[in-house]
Amino acid sequence: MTVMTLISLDNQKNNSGTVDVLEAPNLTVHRSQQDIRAYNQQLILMAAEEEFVLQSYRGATMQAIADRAGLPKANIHYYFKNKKNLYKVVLRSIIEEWNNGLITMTVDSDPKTVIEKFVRTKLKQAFAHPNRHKLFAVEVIGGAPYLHDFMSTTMKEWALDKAQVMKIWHQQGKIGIADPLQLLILIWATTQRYAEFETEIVGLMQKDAYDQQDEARAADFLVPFILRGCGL
Amino acid sequence: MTVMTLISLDNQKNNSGTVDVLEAPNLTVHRSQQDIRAYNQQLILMAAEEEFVLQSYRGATMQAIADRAGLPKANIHYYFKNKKNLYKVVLRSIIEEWNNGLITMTVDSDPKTVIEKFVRTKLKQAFAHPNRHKLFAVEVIGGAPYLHDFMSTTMKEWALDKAQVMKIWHQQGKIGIADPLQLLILIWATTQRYAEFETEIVGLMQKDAYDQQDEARAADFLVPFILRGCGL
DNA sequence: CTAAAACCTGACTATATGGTCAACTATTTT
DNA sequence: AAAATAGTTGACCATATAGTCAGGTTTTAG
Repeated sequence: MTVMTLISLDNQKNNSGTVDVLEAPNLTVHRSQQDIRAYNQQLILMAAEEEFVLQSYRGATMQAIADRAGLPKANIHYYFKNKKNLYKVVLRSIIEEWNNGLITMTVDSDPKTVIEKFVRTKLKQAFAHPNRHKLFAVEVIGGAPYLHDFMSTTMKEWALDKAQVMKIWHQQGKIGIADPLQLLILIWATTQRYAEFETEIVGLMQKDAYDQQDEARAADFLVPFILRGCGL
Repeated sequence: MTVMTLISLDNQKNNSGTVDVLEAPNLTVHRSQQDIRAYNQQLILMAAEEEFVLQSYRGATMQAIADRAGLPKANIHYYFKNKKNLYKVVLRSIIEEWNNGLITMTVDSDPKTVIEKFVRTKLKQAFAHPNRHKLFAVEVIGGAPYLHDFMSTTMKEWALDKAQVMKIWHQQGKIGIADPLQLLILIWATTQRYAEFETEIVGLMQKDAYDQQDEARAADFLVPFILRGCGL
């Protein structure tokens, strides 16, 4: 939750217990319906993401999501037909982000440059959206019931394509990795870990949350380590 | 599920629908109560582990666990007072296994030997008990509500102690890693990944399940990669 | 062989939760 | 300004599920 100021609406007839309402960008008394829609949906999605991560699909209740969003439960159903649908929409944002992390990698690319960029991009995403990575992880661990389609098409094609490129790099003697799939797995594992295991890592670092430099620290360790591992 | 033969009990008065009962080690008509206890508890724990991984705590129902174990639901409650308790017992087996993976590492140890052994031990565990690793991961991702104590005491002490040893190695010029905590995180991430993301990895490998050689393949990739990363 | 203890289980209950809806208020359109 | 459309919400319902329990059967101890 990052938003908003507390203001009270000019609404004498408000018969509910609460008069004060959490407000967002648009601060006029009359909010356009477009703004309301966009704002409330955003509010709900953020709350849902948090609850789904914390409690997992079944454990997250519509009531808890509503409470976190500061809206009545029925309102959640108004915007997102049902729980399953809400969950799917949340998952969609994960896939979108995944697509943003795609790097271009061809046989002619410089391995060192590409791998470094890949690691840094993934790290940046991990620190920027830990919850999404957690949710993705829980989903995969549980057998990926909702992501199966994405994983067995888009993602798989991308991974196998990149593995093919790296295999050729290896044949050309540009890289010391014979089994590129294992390298992909390693890079995903090491970068995403900082998001997924935030609780554990932060605890080991003797603090309550990542600070501004932790992403850089991770990068400073990971990038040279992985390049060395690749013989670069 | 790995167990058992199908036999029928000498029990004329059996008034339930099923007469055949899944049987284990003890194959006499009269089973000692000790055997019954041990066997049923084992049966339930295996079923619970599976369900908790697949459905997460809230999603796993006592009925589903009972069905998977082939026992009536009330029987689950007979052996494990309630769901929370059953879950805790399952988690305990995870901690036990974690303790088994502890390697000894002192300032006088040979870094190369120790690190290789550590990686291989963790990999072996990951492939031997993927479900336990998945459960552990889901727990940590969700904020480790039940493992918090373990993580902030036993585990933390162990990790910080080992990090201290590696720091001294670094000062002695024996290892090219200045921030050992990051190395620990990396080793955990890369080894456990094969268990946690089984679904994804198996899919990328174009098969339905790991085969006998996959653990070796992972080790053949990871061990030299990590040693190279450490400058060893 | 009998009494006690352990094990088994169908039937039941209380509660939590996803989802609905009708009546309302606020905004937009004409 | 009034009709139409969109947003809001308390109250309600059906169902799923954790947990209970009484009365049974089987095993063990004496």
